[in-house]
Amino acid sequence: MNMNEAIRILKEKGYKATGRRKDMLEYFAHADGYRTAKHVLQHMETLHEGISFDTIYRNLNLYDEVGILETTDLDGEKHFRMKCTTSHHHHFICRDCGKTKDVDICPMEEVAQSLANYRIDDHKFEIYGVCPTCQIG
Amino acid sequence: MNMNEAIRILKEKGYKATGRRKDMLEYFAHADGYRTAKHVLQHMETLHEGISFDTIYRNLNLYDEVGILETTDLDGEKHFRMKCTTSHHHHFICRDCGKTKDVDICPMEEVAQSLANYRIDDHKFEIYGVCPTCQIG
DNA sequence: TTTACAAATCGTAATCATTACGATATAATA
DNA sequence: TATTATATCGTAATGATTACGATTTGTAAA
Repeated sequence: MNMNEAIRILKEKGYKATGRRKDMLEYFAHADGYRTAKHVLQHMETLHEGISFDTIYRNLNLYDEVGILETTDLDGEKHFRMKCTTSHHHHFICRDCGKTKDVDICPMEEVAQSLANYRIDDHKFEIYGVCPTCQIG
Repeated sequence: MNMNEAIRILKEKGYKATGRRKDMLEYFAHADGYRTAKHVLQHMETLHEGISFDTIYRNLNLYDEVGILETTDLDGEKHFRMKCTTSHHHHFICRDCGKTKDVDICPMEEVAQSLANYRIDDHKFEIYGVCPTCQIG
């Protein structure tokens, strides 16, 4: 998802596109991977001195609710990234830089068949490791 | 894994098999699914009045380190279960009761091929929903 | 069985991520 | 530009987890 798409969603749902919100979106638009609240805060502090924790967390949760961001629990911390709007897929996640690589393989159809009578609401398939770039450094 | 196996591992690594530790292991041996530190504490308080948070968390982390328990981040909280020692598989996890059902399908071989040059350390494949038993209640 | 000591536990405080809230400021629009 | 609902600030509260000095307890050797 890009900036314009995200701002459109916000306005569509009656939320204001404030300067801080746009800056947060811009951060994620360029991140290309998962980021924590702390990452976002550190970046936002360089743009808006004295910005509140509340603003960061409130907006992260808002973005998650309206489908602008997607989230995953990693090392006891929530991580956020721009929502993928292309076809269903999963991610390799680099433990060093948080960047992701798409993984198109997903066995959920087969799995669902083996879980008759179970109500399936969601699933997570994540691969963890170190990306080629971080292996060099 | 069963009690005896777990106790064997503890002693093998030079840790003491105390009464509290055995009771924690017994709890997990009968749990058949994921449990949080709070669950464990609530159970242990019925057996040992005034048991410390420290004891619960220290031992949970110890069990994780030595491979007696496996752990997953869920809803911002660590969840623990007895380590599966049978062949490689994944889990359906019931959001209500925490119990799991084995899922034997895993596409990691294929996935690894599509990630040449990426160092793969680990992966997680979890299916979330409600088990047949909890759907009735 | 007793002794000795490393390891385990207790009691409690500290830390870290996250959420909450009243007061104030601001974006949207009329 | 005036209005008003929404967003933000400043800060306190919460909840999970970790930390640590003092005390107790398994374990194994004497």
